[in-house]
Amino acid sequence: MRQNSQLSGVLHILLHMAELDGPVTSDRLAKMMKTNPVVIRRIMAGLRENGLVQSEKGHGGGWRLTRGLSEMTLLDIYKALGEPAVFAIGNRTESPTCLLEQSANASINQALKDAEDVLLARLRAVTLEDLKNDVGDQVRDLRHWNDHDSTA
Amino acid sequence: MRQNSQLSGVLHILLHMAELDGPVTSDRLAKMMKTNPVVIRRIMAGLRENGLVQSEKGHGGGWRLTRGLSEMTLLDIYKALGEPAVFAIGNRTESPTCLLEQSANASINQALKDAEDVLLARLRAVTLEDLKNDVGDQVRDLRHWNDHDSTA
DNA sequence: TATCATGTAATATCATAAGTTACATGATAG
DNA sequence: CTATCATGTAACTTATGATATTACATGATA
Repeated sequence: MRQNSQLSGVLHILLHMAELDGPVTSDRLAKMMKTNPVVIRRIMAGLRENGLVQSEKGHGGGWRLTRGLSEMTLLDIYKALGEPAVFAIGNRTESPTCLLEQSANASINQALKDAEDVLLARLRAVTLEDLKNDVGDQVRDLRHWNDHDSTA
Repeated sequence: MRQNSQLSGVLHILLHMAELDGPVTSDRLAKMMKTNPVVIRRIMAGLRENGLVQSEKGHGGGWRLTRGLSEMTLLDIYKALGEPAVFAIGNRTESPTCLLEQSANASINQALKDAEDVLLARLRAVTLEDLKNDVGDQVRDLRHWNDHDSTA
């Protein structure tokens, strides 16, 4: 099954935007993401409607974050993307008349809902600031590992 | 995103098989499921490899359950299907060199893993027998609802 | 030995995400 | 003013994977 990687892609975009001064053009982001500027605009349009970014036309225009990284959770971004389907698993029939199939679907749906609740709770608990800080941790971990390795 | 509905379909198939005496042909199952017999065989082949069903060729042949409904959990069936991808959400790049993207992916993956653990735990807790019994509950609920409705 | 059923490879169909093209709208520099 | 730059967006193309179909092989039974 094909996977939707918009969330992963958008996080990447936003973290890079936060590192740059001033607005960033769709062309520049597209090069960073190795994709087409129109794809960037489509994604960013959703974020703009949810107030996470703003856009400016003309010379010196582009995209800009409207809040600090610590004020954007992964859940905010997921919602801004239109809450794309979480699961690759679904029901064969939407409203089956067969009672057995209804029962099977109900059970699957309950399990999926419980899992989705956990997922959204996790996304709500992480901000973009956390992700940025994690990079520092990773670098530190790496250095520690290297130190350990070279002294062993 | 397109959804994989094999789990839902297979539960439906197995519950019907348990209701019928003797082996059931792929053709008959295909008609029940409004699909093609080859699709049924493909799915059932996976279940057979995991010992959940057995097949017999020739006259009077077909598919048969190898255990009682109470000895088959939804997790057993999920595994027999080859543990298909649970999530429609994925990473944009498998092994990104960008540290920011690594951090974003790591966080998403952790959230997905937590959710997957919950999902599998739920699937492990439900047997086909439970699903069959749930049908009774639904019928009772419906009757209760109708009683309530008609006496209100 | 004719018929029935599974086994399976090869191919076709269909839905959807992602990518591309083309052109409209609006802002700014000169 | 107008040339340029940037977003806005509709229409179209491409790529991918799930599902469906066809065709034929294998094995069991009446």
